Amino acid sequence: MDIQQHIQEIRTFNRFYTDLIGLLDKHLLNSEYSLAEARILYEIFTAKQLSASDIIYRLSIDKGYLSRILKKFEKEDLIVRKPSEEDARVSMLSLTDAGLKVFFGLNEASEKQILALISPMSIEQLDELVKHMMAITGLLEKQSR
Amino acid sequence: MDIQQHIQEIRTFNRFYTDLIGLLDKHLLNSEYSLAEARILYEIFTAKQLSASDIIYRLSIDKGYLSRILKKFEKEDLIVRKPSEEDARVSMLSLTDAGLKVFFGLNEASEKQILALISPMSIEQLDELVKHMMAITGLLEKQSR
DNA sequence: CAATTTAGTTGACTTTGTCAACTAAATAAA
DNA sequence: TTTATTTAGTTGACAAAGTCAACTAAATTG
Repeated sequence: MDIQQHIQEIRTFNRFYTDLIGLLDKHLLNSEYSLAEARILYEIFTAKQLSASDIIYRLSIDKGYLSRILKKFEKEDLIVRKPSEEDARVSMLSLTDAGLKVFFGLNEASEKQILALISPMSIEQLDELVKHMMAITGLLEKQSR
Repeated sequence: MDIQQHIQEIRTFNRFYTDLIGLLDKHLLNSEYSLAEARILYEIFTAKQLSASDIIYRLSIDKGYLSRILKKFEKEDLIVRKPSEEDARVSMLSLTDAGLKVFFGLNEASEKQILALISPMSIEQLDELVKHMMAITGLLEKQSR
């Protein structure tokens, strides 16, 4: 089976991921956070130390928009900013306990959605799905550098 | 390997699909269509016969918003509406040749993004990925009924 | 045929996201 | 060292995306 044949089949993947987006959209509708906000919390959670510029680079988000979201997060005590030691213009971001709680809540909810999606699958199918998801995840990490 | 263990690992999936959304977002930025519009075109393309209500049901989209998008599509000659024979209140939607062209253009562009994402994988990995994507796609079809 | 439901449209609105002008600190060049 | 340039982040004004509720017109129920 060669690459060209795969290209044809990969069309179904297209359908799959737009459906996923629908799911995620729907679940975030019931929360008080937008997709952008959830992704920003994710970035702050996973990085030990990161600045607003890092988020702009990773998520391709407008800096004005990000600035306002971070301001809101700060007001809600979800994050704290600590001036960078190397560069006084830069603030390093981290989640507070409240921020962690919100992040885990969002994550748990979207995991529930995903579980509902995959729970009818067999153990064998799940095994392989997880394996390949992890492969692609690693791949994305590589590409973002 | 039992379900509980999988749940833990499925967290990586979370990351994977938010990254995909980021990719898709970015690629649609360069097109003149929004994600919602691309999804609507997809629905009209795949169904032989469908009404606005069908789209509302499938995509959980606001009917006022849909109404305006369909009006725009009609003005751009991407779709045609034909009154349903059973129910004169209902319009059946289909893509024009121009609509097909736009749809294929959007689809091709997003396929390119996906290919860039998966092309570093081996043939064996691709084989299994495609297999499981198709499994999940079938699953989504089932759930939407 | 009157009352109620359903499909779709429209106006007014909120939320989400962008752009460009700005401030303040850092770095580079003289 | 002091002037010029770059970089991080904020803000105001705006555009795009999406929602809500009131409405029209046709269909269905009783």
